[in-house]
Amino acid sequence: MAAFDGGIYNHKVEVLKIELERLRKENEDLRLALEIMGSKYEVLHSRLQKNMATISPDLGSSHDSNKRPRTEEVPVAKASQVFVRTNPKDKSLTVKDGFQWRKYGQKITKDNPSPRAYFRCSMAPQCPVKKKVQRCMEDSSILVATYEGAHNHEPPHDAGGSSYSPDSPIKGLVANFPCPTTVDPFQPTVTLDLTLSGTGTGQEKRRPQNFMEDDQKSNCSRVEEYVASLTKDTNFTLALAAAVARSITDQPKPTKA
DNA sequence: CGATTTTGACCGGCGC
DNA sequence: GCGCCGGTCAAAATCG
Repeated sequence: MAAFDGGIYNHKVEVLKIELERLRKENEDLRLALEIMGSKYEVLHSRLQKNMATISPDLGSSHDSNKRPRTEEVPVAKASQVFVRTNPKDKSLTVKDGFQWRKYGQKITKDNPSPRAYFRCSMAPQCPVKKKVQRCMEDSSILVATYEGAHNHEPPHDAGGSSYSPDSPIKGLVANFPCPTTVDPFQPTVTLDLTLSGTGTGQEKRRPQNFMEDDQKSNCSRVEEYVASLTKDTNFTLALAAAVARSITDQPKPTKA
């Protein structure tokens, strides 16, 4: 009987291993695609800035002095967009980024059925930073936070425990998006005994090799959990890709010179 | 009771 | 000029 059960579990494990491998590969491909998209964005962005400089000389050259001095940056560079995965059941539009925020408004926008929340830094008016938080259309577990401005103070020590700081030098939205996804508590980190395959994502714990039948069962369910988490991860990556793509296409058009 | 959140009203920019 | 829409204000409600 034990041998029979063992046979079933071995078969199940084999099937799951195949599925696991497929999902891992799919996930890898998607991550690669995201990276490529990110680098392409950087290239396009720098090209756009070069073009702007040649089309409107007063933006790019230094010659005339009767125009107002070019002290400010292109406005686009002031805002950064970050994507944070949260628990979909959690309806609050809060992004833990180490700073304290005061909500001052909420709106339903035309392009997205979920409400957009408006926050100011709690140190305002000394600190001018604002942020907007809205759920991603493709995946309601993703929060899209748009930061404007930079904090002129240190984050409070007891404000969420995250090390992520959105006001570090802002390069562009794509360059910023991976940071918060690595600090979110709902990141699917699976504790898994991988005596089965010997592979994993770095969060697994080692256990003795001579596990018995019960261990086989629990291993099986752990693998199932892991496969489920990978599927979720793939879905997340897809939703993220869509959100990033839309952010790129929705960038505010530069004002005419 | 002060701080924070909620929510409807208001305002300004923009396109037609 | 008008209407739409995103962003902000501010009074009321809620929380700790």
